[in-house]
Amino acid sequence: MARINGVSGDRTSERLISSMKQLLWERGYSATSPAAVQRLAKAGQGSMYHHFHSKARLALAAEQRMGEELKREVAERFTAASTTYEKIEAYLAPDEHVIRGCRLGRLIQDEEVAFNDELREPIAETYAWIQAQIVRVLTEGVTCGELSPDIDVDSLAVSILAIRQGAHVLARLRGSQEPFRQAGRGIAQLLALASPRNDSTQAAPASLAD
Amino acid sequence: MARINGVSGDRTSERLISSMKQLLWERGYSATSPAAVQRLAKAGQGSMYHHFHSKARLALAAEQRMGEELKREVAERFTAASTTYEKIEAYLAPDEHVIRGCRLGRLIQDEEVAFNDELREPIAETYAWIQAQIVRVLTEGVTCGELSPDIDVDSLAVSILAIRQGAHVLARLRGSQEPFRQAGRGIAQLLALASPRNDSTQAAPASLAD
DNA sequence: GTCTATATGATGATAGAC
DNA sequence: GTCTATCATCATATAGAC
Repeated sequence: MARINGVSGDRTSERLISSMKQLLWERGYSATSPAAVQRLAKAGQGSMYHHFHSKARLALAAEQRMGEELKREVAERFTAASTTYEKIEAYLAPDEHVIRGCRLGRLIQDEEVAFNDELREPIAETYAWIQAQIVRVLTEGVTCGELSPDIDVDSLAVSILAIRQGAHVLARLRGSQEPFRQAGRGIAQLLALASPRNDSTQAAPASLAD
Repeated sequence: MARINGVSGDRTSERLISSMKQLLWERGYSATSPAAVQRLAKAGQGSMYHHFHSKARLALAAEQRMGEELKREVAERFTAASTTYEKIEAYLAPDEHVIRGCRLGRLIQDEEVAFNDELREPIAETYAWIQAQIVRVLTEGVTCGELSPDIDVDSLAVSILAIRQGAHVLARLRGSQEPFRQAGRGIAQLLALASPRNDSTQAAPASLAD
């Protein structure tokens, strides 16, 4: 398969999508110009506007690809781990890309994306899917007796989703994967206390246990 | 005090800083044009470049203000609450602004900010300060017997910092404060288990307890 | 499918009058 | 301190030849 600038694909439209994906991750939507995408894809102006009606349509195609890729990566992390604890640890583990920030989460900060239903939708759909997967993993953990049945898995799933999202921001700010490792350790030590073995017979403090 | 467009301050330089603050929060750095700041501040082009050498210098002044404000708000949340649990709950509680995203965290996604030491510094300094405050609160919680001495407060602090950061992204994505409330509940229920009263005599699972 | 030419407006300033 | 004029460059296309 042909490879230009690290962007693979023989067809021009594929190279345009790959290039847009890369630039959306690096710069976001507003800051990515059609000219920059064309340069990276080695495609002309006319070529881009032949395959895609507008910058927005090309970005939409790129977002859909990024969503699919992100879901596949998350699914792989969950299936590769065996216990509930390990699955959550795997979900929160950093990779070499986290310093760049989250490829999808960063886009929602962009006003042009946030206020455009078409451009916001693939992001919302992907996060909803990931959140549902975390809920599924935690629910299985309760079923298998790895987590206490008292745990509210829905709110815990949002916490875990938020931690990974927030860790991306901190990692980019510090230029280091360390915030990921710390945030992962921080939640993991609490999760260990949520094992049925650690259950207290006493009620939790009223102000927090709901 | 004079008030123009909700931007207070009699002096032109103050109105410019307030306007830049507002636009940085709404649009980020790259997407905020000097012309937009001038319009909002009711100041002319020459006026802006008289008070500030460049867009970057004005943005730097605005960032420093935002950092001070954010630190003051966090400090108020911590001092207004009494127990450790309540302080953490207060830190994670949403306000009417969270749907817009985090005023400082959003800026680090901007390449012009991330790769400019001057523009990145006030953000890094503010986050470091907030993280240190969370560590202090948690450490006091251990000292007062509200948290188990086994808790690693440093990593837990990063988790809590990341949760608030990530919840901002989810809140903006959904257009709702709900992710904040869910993420807060999710971590609060685990924190309740970290009370010494809930300590198990058994060791936690080796894979997570470190 | 790809190319070049052209269009319209915004960007981020600088210069110098008042 | 504030104003207007000017400038080179970029953004996001459209039109029509090849």
